Amino acid sequence: MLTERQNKILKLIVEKYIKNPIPVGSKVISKAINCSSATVRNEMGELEKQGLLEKTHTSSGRVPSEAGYRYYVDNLMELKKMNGEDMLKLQMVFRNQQLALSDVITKSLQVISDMMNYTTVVLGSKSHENLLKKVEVIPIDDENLTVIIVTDKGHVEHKTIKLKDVSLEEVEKTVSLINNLISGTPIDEVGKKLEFEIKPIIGNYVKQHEQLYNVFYHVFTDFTNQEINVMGRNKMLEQPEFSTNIEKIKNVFNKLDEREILSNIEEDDDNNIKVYIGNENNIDSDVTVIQTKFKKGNEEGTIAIIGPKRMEYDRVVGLLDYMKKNIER
Amino acid sequence: MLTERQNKILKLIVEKYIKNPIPVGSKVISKAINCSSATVRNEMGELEKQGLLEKTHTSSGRVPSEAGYRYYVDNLMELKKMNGEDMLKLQMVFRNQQLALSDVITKSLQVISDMMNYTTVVLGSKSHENLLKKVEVIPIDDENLTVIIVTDKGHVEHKTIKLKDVSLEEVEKTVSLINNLISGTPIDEVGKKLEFEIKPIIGNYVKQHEQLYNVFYHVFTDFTNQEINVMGRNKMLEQPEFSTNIEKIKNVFNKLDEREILSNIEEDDDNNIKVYIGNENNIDSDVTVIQTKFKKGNEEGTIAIIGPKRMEYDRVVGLLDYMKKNIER
DNA sequence: TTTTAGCACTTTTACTTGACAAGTGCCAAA
DNA sequence: TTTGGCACTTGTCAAGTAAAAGTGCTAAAA
Repeated sequence: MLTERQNKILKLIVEKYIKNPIPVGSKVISKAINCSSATVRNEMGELEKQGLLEKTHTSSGRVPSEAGYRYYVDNLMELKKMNGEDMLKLQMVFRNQQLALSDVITKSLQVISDMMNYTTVVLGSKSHENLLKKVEVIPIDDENLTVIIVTDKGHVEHKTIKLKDVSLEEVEKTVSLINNLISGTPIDEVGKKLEFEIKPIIGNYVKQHEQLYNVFYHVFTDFTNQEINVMGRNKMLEQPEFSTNIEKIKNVFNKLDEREILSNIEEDDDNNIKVYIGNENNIDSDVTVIQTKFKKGNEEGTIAIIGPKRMEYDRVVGLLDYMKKNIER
Repeated sequence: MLTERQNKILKLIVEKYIKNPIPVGSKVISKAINCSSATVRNEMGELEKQGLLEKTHTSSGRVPSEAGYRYYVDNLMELKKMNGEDMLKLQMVFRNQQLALSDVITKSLQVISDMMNYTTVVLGSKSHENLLKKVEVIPIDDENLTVIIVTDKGHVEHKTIKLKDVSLEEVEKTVSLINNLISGTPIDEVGKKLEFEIKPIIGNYVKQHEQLYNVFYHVFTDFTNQEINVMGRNKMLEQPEFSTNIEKIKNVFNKLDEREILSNIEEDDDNNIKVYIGNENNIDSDVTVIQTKFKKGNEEGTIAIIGPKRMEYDRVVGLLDYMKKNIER
């Protein structure tokens, strides 16, 4: 348990360091609270013993450790009211009545990325929560065929395929079978249903039924299991902790491209705003992910903001809170 | 006009520098051709006077200038036969009979990006070359509606929109009007046709015709005017000329995200393989873009490979040539 | 008991210095 | 026309120095 003064000092150090990423010395702190630098040094030593602060070298000022950030977020941070300008920018997006919810979210996270210089992510609902709504087939020329799949959440995917020696009627018959028999099925179970419910039937009247079955099977299994939208990826380059370290950047950029890692973001089950600092997330030990789930009607998903550990926690949490409330009403 | 020997020296320098990005001295060259380093130095001085070589400092070896690369590409480069391994990897993609052409191209450029460590780009045909094939509307819930647009090239886009106080029948009637009256129109002219051919008609029997018209108008004008696919963006970080220079990276990454810049790639009108070195392209003075158009049936587009000026020109040109030929037959 | 002044100590950073390597330009001889 | 040779330039690396920033600790003050 920390004393009042220790809390005060830790808070000051974290906030100073967030503003300006250079180690914080005892002198600046001693000016801010009313006591000598020696006293501050003693307290800093104690905070370091507790694992909340670190030194970059024996005689440097202090930097918050991962545990320090954690403690700050859990105990010291005060939620910041959004400033008028930020709110105005977001209201411009929210006010637009014509936009569907998913567009509103995407656009406003784009705005947030620009105003904070952090990367933002929107994750849609997972494939097992998306039910097949409709399959549509549109012939492009005598060889190619575009297959369009729509889910009940309005997620659309399409793929153009080549079919040989299969008549259009055969294809259309198959599609109408699919629409009649297995729409309403979760996307990731469609493959199974195709095999057991559609394949036996079309076997009877489609010459190239094996081929036709294979094609549809692939279209459905290639269906991405979650819509993922990353915005402001390049903002990562603006952060001093990364802009001097190509290896970090490579890692972060590669992770942002890996769908599996990103979809891990959504693991948590409750509805609050979550902060994953450094090693607490799967992306990189030097980033923090702040995220929250949202749910409105039958649409749900997760929005996340990714930045350096030295993130403006209070501002970001405030923003996400505002976003969430605006989405859900 | 250069002498035989000058050509030889320039070629050697360019190729050595491409292999290993350190300035090339007279000694190594003198060993490769049969004469003394002093002679080589004289020739190098001459090549520098002609603007084909540069020094990084007064006593450094030489580095090819932009004009040097250009001269190399135009006069000295010998086309390289593809090696068996590269060919094998690509054949694996080409052999897959089930893939539609656009997937074959995308997949093989992904392979090329991985084997060369360069960024690759595929551009589809422009919107004025894409004719509206079909509009499809799928109701998601009582407020939202997914609109799907398919072009004759198999390019698909979709958008979910909110409609208030418009009945489903009204929407469907409008859509069938669009499909009957203006399918076959180039995408970028659909807006106009909507206004003059559809709006007057629906005005008669749709209550909220203004709203309905606006929604469709926006869907069509938001249609991206060209499909652009960038692969291996992160490969840029592997190039030593960029990995030490964050500002360069920022610029290149931002350019790769700007559709306008990329679509400039397609400006040229003939069918050959084009090389745009440094300032000859719009992306960055330190990159080279090698590109070619392809055309098969009614599908056409451009494929491009983007790397440092110090690019393996012969290998890349060979690859693109191979790609082009394989696509077109 | 807590706070503080003060001092010795450590480390980083920015410069300088010197030695060496790599490479050039140019002159004079082959 | 080519080449050997030499003076000269620049970059790099290691070592050294001085100043700046900050710490820990001790002993005195509150």
